[in-house]
Amino acid sequence: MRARTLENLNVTNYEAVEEELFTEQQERDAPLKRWEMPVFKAEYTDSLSQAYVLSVYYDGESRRAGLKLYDPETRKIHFWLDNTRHLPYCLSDLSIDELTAIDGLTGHPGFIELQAVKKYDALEDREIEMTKIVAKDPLSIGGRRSSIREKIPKAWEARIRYYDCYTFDRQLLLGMPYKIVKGDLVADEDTLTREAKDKIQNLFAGEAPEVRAYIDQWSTLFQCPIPSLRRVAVDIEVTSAVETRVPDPREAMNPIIATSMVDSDGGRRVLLLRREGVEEGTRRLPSDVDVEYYDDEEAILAEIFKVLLEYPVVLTFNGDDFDLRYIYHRAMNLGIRRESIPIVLGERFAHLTYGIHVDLYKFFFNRSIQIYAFSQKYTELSLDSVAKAILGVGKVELATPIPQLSYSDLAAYCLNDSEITLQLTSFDDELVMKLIQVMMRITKMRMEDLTRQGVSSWIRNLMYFEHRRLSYLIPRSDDILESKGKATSEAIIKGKKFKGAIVVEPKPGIHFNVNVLDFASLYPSIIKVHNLSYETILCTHKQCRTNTIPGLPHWICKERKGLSSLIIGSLRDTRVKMYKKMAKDRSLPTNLQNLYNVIQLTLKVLLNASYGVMGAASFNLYCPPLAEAVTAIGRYAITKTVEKANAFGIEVVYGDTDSVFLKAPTPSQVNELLGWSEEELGMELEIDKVYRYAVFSHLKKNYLGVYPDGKVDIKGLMGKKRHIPAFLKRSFMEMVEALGDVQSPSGFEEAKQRIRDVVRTCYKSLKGKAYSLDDLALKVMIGKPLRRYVKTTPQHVKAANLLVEAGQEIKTGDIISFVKTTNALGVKPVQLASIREVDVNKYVEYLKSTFEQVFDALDLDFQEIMGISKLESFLWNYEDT
DNA sequence: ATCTATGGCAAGCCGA
DNA sequence: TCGGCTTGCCAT
Repeated sequence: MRARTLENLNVTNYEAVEEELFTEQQERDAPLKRWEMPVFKAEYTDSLSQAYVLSVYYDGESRRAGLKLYDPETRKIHFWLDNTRHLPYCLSDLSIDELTAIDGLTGHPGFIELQAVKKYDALEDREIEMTKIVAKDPLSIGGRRSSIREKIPKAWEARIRYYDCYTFDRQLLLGMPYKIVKGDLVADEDTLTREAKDKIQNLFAGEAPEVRAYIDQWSTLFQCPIPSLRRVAVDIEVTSAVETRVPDPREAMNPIIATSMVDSDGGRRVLLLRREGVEEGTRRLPSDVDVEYYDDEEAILAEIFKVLLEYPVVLTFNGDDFDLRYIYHRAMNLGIRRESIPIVLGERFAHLTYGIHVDLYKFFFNRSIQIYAFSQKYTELSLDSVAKAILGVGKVELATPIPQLSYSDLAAYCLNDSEITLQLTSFDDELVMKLIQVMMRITKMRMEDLTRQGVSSWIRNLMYFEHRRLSYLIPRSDDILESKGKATSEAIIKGKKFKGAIVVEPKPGIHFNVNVLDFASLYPSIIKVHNLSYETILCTHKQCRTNTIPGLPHWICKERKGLSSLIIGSLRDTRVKMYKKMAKDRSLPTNLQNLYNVIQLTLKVLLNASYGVMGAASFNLYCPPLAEAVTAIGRYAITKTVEKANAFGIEVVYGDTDSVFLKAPTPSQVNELLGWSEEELGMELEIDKVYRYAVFSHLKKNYLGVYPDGKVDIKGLMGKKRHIPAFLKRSFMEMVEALGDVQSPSGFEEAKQRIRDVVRTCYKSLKGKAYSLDDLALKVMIGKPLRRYVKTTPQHVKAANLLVEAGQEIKTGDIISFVKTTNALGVKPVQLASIREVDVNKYVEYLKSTFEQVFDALDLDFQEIMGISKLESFLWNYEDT
């Protein structure tokens, strides 16, 4: 390590100082090899036949917006700088004269000019005069204490990042193809023929012209081919001083001992650092893998940099926080010049000078992606568990710590990580890469941001883009709040802001032939049908006040179409009437079906979040009355549907938010109900599923439904919760299996006998301490930093504290495996416990409560089963001795 | 700079 | 001992 660093020298001329340091070091450690590390220079072309925009950024040097375009022919990134003289700006409601009078505004070093502009104020429903304050660079607008936006009383559109502002003004379609003609950026022609467009429009013949215009836009975006992007997955391994601690990427004290790179063309490389005393090992890697040995860590870094400067897309799993950050700081520590490092580090991100870095950890962490795109297939967020859940392959299991691995074991381990990282983007015909690109096209976000930010950013960006297109003033959050006020309904759950959905009281028991009807994407439908948007709810017109919402004092505008209603409504229609149907159309080639499935999935993700963000204070267009209007209309819809079903003589056994469970209705009864909904509510009610039979207890959100083919749907029951012990899950699944075999009411006796046996066997195993610690472990996630558990100390936190005492590092998101014990604390982490300490009675309680959720309906009694079991267990123990 | 919503259940904690 | 509160996980 160098004794002097850039930080403690406290100078600004880094380059000169680095050179000096380098020379010093050279003298000390001479001779020192310098590896070829070219400084990245973007190359610009003024002619390009077709390339897809992947990213937009602000180029500080030229003070212009820049684009990164992917050329599918050369499979390279091309750079383009804005040539339209677009500049950063914000808006003010003051006149030019008034602004000129403000101290330090026109005299601001970054100030350029004032322009009068007309905007449409959606909150007030009128055209207004605003003044555009134009500046030389984004930081002059905002981001500094002395910035222009701080000098005026009220600024609009001043917190939009410059490259987004550029995107909106240019109406740049991120993810779509463009050409460069004589230096100008030109949209590639629309690939859809007039015929195709007409065909699509025919599907939406009944819709309003505004809606059809949007559908035209969406289908143009979706029907355009999606390129397969050349990409590489990168992973590094580092030695660590303390085994249980992850090395700090900001310190980067330890050498990078292995790097793997796996690319989309099948190339696989592992670079290993030669170290003393490391054995070759016996593991054989596939023959096509390039295993390269290096004596010098700097040479490995040089190779990594080459790769980072070669691939248009670089994939990592947690590269923002670890791999790329570590590489950067390690390079700095080794005295490599900053300009030679092709990584641009932010506080939380690591971007690349050449391509796009996609951190898949961030993307898979996104709740909407987890739930709606992958239906909660993975719930833990390690590379291992995500890969296991989605790809069916996990990480290589390690018996020894990384620093002590042989070369071949280390290589295999490191290679595997990059392989599965790449596979996360390749499986199912590149589903994830396509999803990302389709989502970019809808939201107009650059790839780096889209993969890192959540749904509220996605929807915000999409909405902002439309505001600019239509010359709407983008409202300030506090203006919406002031104009529309807070929510008026009272939530059922304490601490919530407004009232949500209705859950219909279940009728306990077993019901045969249950038809489940639901509204196809209820909330987006409501937003569409009822013209809901921040500007249409509680609008300024007197004449609209009679157009009220059931159960609320709010009214909705009759004069103007709401922007979010149009956008969300048209996206909903495009999904439901086009892509969902085409994804299932067997007459289409499978690759097309696949693509359409990606599109409908992407839309599903966005639509399902569209209502939620309206009620989220963090959303820039947050509007509580709007959110509560959506749920109020939802409550009205389900309540009316239940009433109507009853009126038709159908028994409703359950319902939740957007669904009703009907007991053995006749087909004509169902059809009557569906027709009534279309007619009276204006919303499509459809048959979602049919159960051979369903089992309900008295609990809401807890039931079990058996399909005609014997498959079982389990909802909310303890037996399926992630954190319960494995032995319980197994026994529960055995019960489920028995229930799946029941064909008719008379078949229950046999199933019940099987279930009795399952429970008894389980009980006996518990009492006999036949289960392993792993089988008994509860696995509960640490939801926040340990120090923040101040109000109570839950059991998993107690167990975690014991692990911390034992020297282990515990962070948010970690899953603690612990068993219930008879000691004073009541718990112990599995790693520290022994089977003798296990509190059997606690587990019997668990067994009881898990099964009793279903026993009520089956007319089974836990105590009774245990009664027999106790006798049997006595006999069993007796025989044993 | 970042963060979609509410309803519902089980279990355990902790103060009255 | 009781009951409100906290926490995690799930349904929609």
